[in-house]
Amino acid sequence: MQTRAGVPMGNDDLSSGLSSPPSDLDNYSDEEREVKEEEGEKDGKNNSIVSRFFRSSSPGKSSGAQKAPGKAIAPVKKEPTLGLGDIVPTLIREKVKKRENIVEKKPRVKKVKDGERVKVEAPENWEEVYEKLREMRKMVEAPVDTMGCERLGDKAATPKLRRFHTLISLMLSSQTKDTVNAVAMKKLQEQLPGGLCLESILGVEPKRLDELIRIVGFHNRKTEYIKKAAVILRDKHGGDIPDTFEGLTALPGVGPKMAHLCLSAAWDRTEGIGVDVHVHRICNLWGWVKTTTPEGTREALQAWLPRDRWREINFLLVGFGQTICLPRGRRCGECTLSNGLCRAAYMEPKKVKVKKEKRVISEGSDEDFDDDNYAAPERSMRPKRRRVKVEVKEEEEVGDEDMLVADIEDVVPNLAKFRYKR
DNA sequence: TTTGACACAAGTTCACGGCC
DNA sequence: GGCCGTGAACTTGTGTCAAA
Repeated sequence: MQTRAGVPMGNDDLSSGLSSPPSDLDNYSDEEREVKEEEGEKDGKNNSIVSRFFRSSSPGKSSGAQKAPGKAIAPVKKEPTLGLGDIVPTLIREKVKKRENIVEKKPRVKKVKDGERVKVEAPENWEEVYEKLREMRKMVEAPVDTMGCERLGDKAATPKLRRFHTLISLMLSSQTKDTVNAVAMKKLQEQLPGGLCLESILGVEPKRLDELIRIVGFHNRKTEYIKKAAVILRDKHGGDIPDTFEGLTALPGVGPKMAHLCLSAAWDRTEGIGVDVHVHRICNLWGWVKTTTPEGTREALQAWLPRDRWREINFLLVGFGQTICLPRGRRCGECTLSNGLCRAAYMEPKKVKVKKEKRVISEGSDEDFDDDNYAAPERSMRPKRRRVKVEVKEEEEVGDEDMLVADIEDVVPNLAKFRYKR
């Protein structure tokens, strides 16, 4: 286990750029609030979990957060800034615990699309798991601790510039390891004329920008997205990055996950959980949620996880997923949850026999596939590719049905689907 | 033991098909 | 025709495993 040699992981150690805890329930959506208020009415008393939760907040205003017109602004209890290293210092933890004593036990209620309601209960042992997860993360240094997107900005830069760095770093980060992302960010900061800033991005030739970020995944598309986003930032946001979820997701190349993380890191606001594959995978592995998509995981998790954990959960689980609960080759021996808190520990080592059979289901001519000599960038202009159906069969026996699904999907995502290949 | 093939990680966009 | 859900495409380094 990789530990930080005798250096206690202080708050700032893990958390620069993610320095503030989530505020209370200031950002509940109208829908959630409506449901929660209805719950109170249904109880025949204004004593629902949520009313009590809301009442627990002291009046205030969220930190500069722009609310969408018409959105109710709930009272906010401004908590002192804390770092993600220790993530919840003792004092805050005590506050959180006090609040949890009020909130826990009763299931929250969440509306689903068809108007029905489903009860979403927090997993019984989630707090125990959570605390152990925190402890493990203090002991293990993960790439996200030192090279996470929010840490790659120039610390000497102005807040506005740092926000821009955060956004660019996030845009580069998808499908790219933190370590690689860090190298690309360094190149941008060192080799762009004037350093990494909006002006330099606007001024640089796409080809040159692409060269600088070539190391990251999907650099061609990211070059395009960054250039387009820079124009939008200049024209519509006064050169700063948007401070709303909608504004961020309106930028090309920025989706829900990045938007939530960016809001947290750049604007110190938490409106949702940033769910990447680590969060999605581990939450399903633990049985915290039972979902098929990261977006589904986000909704399910937000339905029961106290809001003050929304920000750190991403950080905790990403690092945990990078170092211990690896997608392949979980290190259960190093995990303190393996003593009964995690079902993965009781799974047999993966012996998933995957049988593949390829057959052509439609095709163009082989000559069409000479990509080396093919330069047309537009997908629509490309010749029809050979599509080969790859059927994947699972031949392993595992007792628990749920475990089977989780286990296999670890190895073969999209198991039920077929994959196309050239 | 080495080598090569294959699978995976990582998030977003967009084309396409089904349904209303 | 519009909406919605599904899944391919995009890139490149790394890990795993079977075959030589």
